[in-house]
Amino acid sequence: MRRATIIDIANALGVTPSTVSRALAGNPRVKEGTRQKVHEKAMELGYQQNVVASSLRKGRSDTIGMLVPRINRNFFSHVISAVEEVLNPAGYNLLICQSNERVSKEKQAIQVLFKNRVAGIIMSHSIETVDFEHILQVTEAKVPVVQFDRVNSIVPGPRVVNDNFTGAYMAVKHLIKSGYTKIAHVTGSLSVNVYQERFKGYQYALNEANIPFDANIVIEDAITRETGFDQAIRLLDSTNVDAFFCAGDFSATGVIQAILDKGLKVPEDIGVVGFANEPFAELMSPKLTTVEQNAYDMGLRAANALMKIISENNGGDNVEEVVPVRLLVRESSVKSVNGNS
Amino acid sequence: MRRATIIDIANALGVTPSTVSRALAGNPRVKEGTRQKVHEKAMELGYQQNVVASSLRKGRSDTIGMLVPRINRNFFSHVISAVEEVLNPAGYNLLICQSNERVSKEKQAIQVLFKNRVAGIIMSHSIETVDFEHILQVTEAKVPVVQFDRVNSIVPGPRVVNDNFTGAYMAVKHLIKSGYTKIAHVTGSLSVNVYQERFKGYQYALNEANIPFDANIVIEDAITRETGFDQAIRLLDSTNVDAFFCAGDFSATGVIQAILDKGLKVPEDIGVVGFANEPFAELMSPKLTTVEQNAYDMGLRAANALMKIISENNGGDNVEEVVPVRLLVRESSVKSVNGNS
DNA sequence: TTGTAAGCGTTATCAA
DNA sequence: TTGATAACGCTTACAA
Repeated sequence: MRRATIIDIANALGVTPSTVSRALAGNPRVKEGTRQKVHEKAMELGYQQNVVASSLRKGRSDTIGMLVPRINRNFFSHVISAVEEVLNPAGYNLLICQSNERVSKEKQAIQVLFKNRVAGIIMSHSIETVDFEHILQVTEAKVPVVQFDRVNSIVPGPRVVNDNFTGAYMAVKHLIKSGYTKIAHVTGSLSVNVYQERFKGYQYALNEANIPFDANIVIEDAITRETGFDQAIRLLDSTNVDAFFCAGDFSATGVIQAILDKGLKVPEDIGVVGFANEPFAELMSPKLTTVEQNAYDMGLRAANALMKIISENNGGDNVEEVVPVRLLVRESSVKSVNGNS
Repeated sequence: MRRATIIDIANALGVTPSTVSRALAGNPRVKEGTRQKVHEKAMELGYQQNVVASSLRKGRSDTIGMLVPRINRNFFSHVISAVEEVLNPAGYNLLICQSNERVSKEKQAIQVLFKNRVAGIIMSHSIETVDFEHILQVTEAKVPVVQFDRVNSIVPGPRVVNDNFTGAYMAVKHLIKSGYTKIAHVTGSLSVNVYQERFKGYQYALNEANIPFDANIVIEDAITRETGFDQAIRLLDSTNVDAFFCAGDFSATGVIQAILDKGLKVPEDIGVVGFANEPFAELMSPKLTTVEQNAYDMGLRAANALMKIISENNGGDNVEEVVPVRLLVRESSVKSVNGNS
């Protein structure tokens, strides 16, 4: 059965499509009785607006593009939920894309969103992204872009970031306080703001404690369980590190596995702190000390920033909001367990 | 700057929009030289097709709707990734929605997808969904729907399900073999096919081993860590259960927490088996025995089923594909550890 | 309060 | 091989 259009409703009622359109849109310039009849008939015919036609005519759509590296990362899926919670009540839907951490897929996804004429884009870059030309093309076409977490100031528009520096600083300071002195740093690409900031926090904490910085125990490009494992094995074989500050929880699990495989104990021999507070962090044994990011808050802020741009119809300020993080001290980083309460 | 259209390209080249459209679409009925020039000019002007207009004109869109209870469930996010891997190369994009396990949100999402004129829908129902009228409206309008995991045969079209029965049967049989005899079952709503099948598998295994079925130790509507915890506390207080077969890993973590809180040990005193193999299952201590679902395979099958319907332009058969599952025996269910290899 | 008519950007049909 | 034209379903000046 062909789908009902406003023309069908108009014909059935002996009015014109314009009237039906107005009635359905809640335009006050239509008689109450007419509006009633239109709605009844629409219901009867199972009419559902064709938003494709509507978007084309209006020159704008109610779809917002959301582009994240991976939807199955706890952090990102929570940001998405928060964004939905702001956008859905405002009448917007999300077209969600993943880059799978590949810049090529990120470019493709941006194109898809652009071609679909999304009203705006909320995004976090892939870990490979160092060039932002593909994003600039979008902002130049007046599509507002809000960046979160993995951001770059080259792209105009608001940015919402975690307080990565402070999070890392607190984590490393905590390790030092716990008695560890030779602290390795396992992180991602240092060309990404997120890892750069964590690296700076790490360095700052070491410096503050007069612990000399050693570039040999800083491992870049290791954010998965597997790479974390491999690199930890290597470091444990070749150096005398006694702690790991990992820029992610996944690599932290690999690191812990490596430590255990070497016959060492966490936290007694080696301390470990992660970053992100993935759901498994508190289920592990030992429970993983990590830095909690407020994904929900971040999603709300990013979505609100976009809504503001759209309603005010300007490009949006080039501001960066910083969302505070929290160090969750659990078992993997506390050497001396004094009694069990 | 206004976005370039095919008219801009046509004007710049002194040809008509039709020619440009054909050239861009790869229509062979256009001279090679013209095609060249069109592509060059398109590139120069930064032309990106307006798929909104294209969809309206063609009467179909290249967007597929994907509706899942929660994108941050490991299982669902992997299904999504697999679906993307089939659909993207075929030129389709995903409009992803979550129901958050609420039937009201599921209905809303279905409307959104319908209004956006998606070419098809791949979905898994919310746990609350018992009435399928909102889906039938969609299938009646000839929008193909492929259900996966949480499915119902009332809805016409292909279904892809896990072999929940066998998974549950293997899990419970394994518990029995490990020496447990009073096995509780912590599950979701029994009106959902997934939990119904697991319940049947549980009953079958008990029956096979001549263990009397006891309805008092079957707990419905407990799939979160919190409810799993609460119900386990209750059962441990009021019964003499010595094992739990949980229909999900999240509830299993709550159950284990409850057992430990009671001063009992897993697996020595109480055995626990989960379902789903969430990533934390192998990171927990004790490592959780669970049933692995092949989310990836399921996603591929669902996506291929939809592609088949679309290309063949029929409604799709009312068939159910069953994807095999695998019992992963780890630590939480094996009483007698005889030596460490 | 309602109708008329034009147009959003594309594609498909028919004709040249 | 290309052009002219209409149409997809809707919204919105403008007119009545």
